[in-house]
Amino acid sequence: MYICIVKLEQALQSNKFKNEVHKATLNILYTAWWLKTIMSAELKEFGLTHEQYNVLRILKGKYPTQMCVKDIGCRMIEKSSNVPRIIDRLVIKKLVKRADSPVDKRETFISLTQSGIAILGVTTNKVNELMESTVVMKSQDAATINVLLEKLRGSE
Amino acid sequence: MYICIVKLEQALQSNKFKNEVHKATLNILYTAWWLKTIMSAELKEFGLTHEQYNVLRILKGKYPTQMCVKDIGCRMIEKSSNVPRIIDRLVIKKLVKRADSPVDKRETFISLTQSGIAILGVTTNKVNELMESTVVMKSQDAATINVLLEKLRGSE
DNA sequence: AATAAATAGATGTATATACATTCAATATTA
DNA sequence: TAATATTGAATGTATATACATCTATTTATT
Repeated sequence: MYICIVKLEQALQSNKFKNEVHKATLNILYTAWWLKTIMSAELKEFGLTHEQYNVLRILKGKYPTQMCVKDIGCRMIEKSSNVPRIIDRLVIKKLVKRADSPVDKRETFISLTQSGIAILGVTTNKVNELMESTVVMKSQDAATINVLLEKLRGSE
Repeated sequence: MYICIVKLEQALQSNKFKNEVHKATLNILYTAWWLKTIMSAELKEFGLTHEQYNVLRILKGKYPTQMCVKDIGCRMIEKSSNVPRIIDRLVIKKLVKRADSPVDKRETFISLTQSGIAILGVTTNKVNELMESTVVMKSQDAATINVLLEKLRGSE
C-alpha cells in the first residue's frame, strides 16, 4: 500500500524538518510503523497479531520454563498493561496455557502448548525470510544503528 | 516507568539477538515506542493524543489552506484509515472544523480553528523542549541515522 | 499478631489500529 | 448517454494502547 515509499520526504509528503535530529525522530517513528506493517501482513496469514507474536517469542525464549504475566510484560518491545488480555486470546487459540503459581497465589504461570510451539516455528521461519528479503541492511550498518539508538536513549 | 532503561538488552531483558540486523530491527521498534511514550505523557497535559497532535501539525504545515481527509492521512507518520474518527475528536474539542469541498462533494475540507492554532503553539514549544532535553543526539549522528534508515527501507 | 503498604493480575473506558464494507460522488468506457 | 469502475469519506468489528481502578495476596511495619 504505502510500502514502496522510501525517502522520509516522500513518506510524509513534507520536507519541513526543523533539523537533522527532528528528522531522525520522525524517521525512527516512521520506520517502526513500516516494519510493523510489513510483519503484521505476514503474521496475519497465521492469525496472529504483532503483539501476540511477541508474547509467543518471549515464552519460546524460556521454554519449557513457565513465565508469569509480569515477566512477559517487561520483556515486550512495547510495554503494555494489556498482557492479560493478549494472553486471553492466545489461550482461546490454545497456543498457550495458564496455570496457578505454587509459590505466589497472585501470579499466573503461562506456558506454550505444543500447538503454540508448532505455529511459532513455522511463523518465525516465514517472518525471518520476509525480513531478510525486505530489510536491506549490512551488519556493519546495523551495528551503527544499534550504537546510535542506544546513545539517543541516553547512554549512561 | 520504564523510561530510564537504556541498553536494549536491559529494555527487553534478553540478549538472544540472532545478529546485528535482527537487533537493529528490535532497537528501532523499541526506540519508537520509547519516543512515543515520552511524547504522549507531555501531550496528555494538553488533552491530546499522539495521533491527534500529528493531525494538528499536518494542518499547521498548510495553514491557512484547508486539507482534505485523504491528504492528511497520507502525511501521517502512522498511516491509518482512522483519520475521520481522529478528526471527529478534534472537532468535538473545537480544534479543527469541517467544511464541504466546493469542487468534489466526496471530499471534506478540514482546517485549524484559532483555538487549535493556540493549543498547537504552546504544545509544540513544550514538546520541543522535552525532546531537546531527553533525546541525546548530535546533528552528525542524526544525519547518519537518517541515511541508514532510508537505506534500510530500500534505497532506490 | 494486627495493621499498613506493596504487588500481581484482572478489568473498565476512551482512543487508536488494521481491515473490511458501505455509500455517495466522480471518472471512465463502451 | 448508460453502464461500470474508481474514489473519498464514513462506519463496523476485533484487537491493542494508555491509564485508572479493583481484588486478592504477599510483604513490611509497628
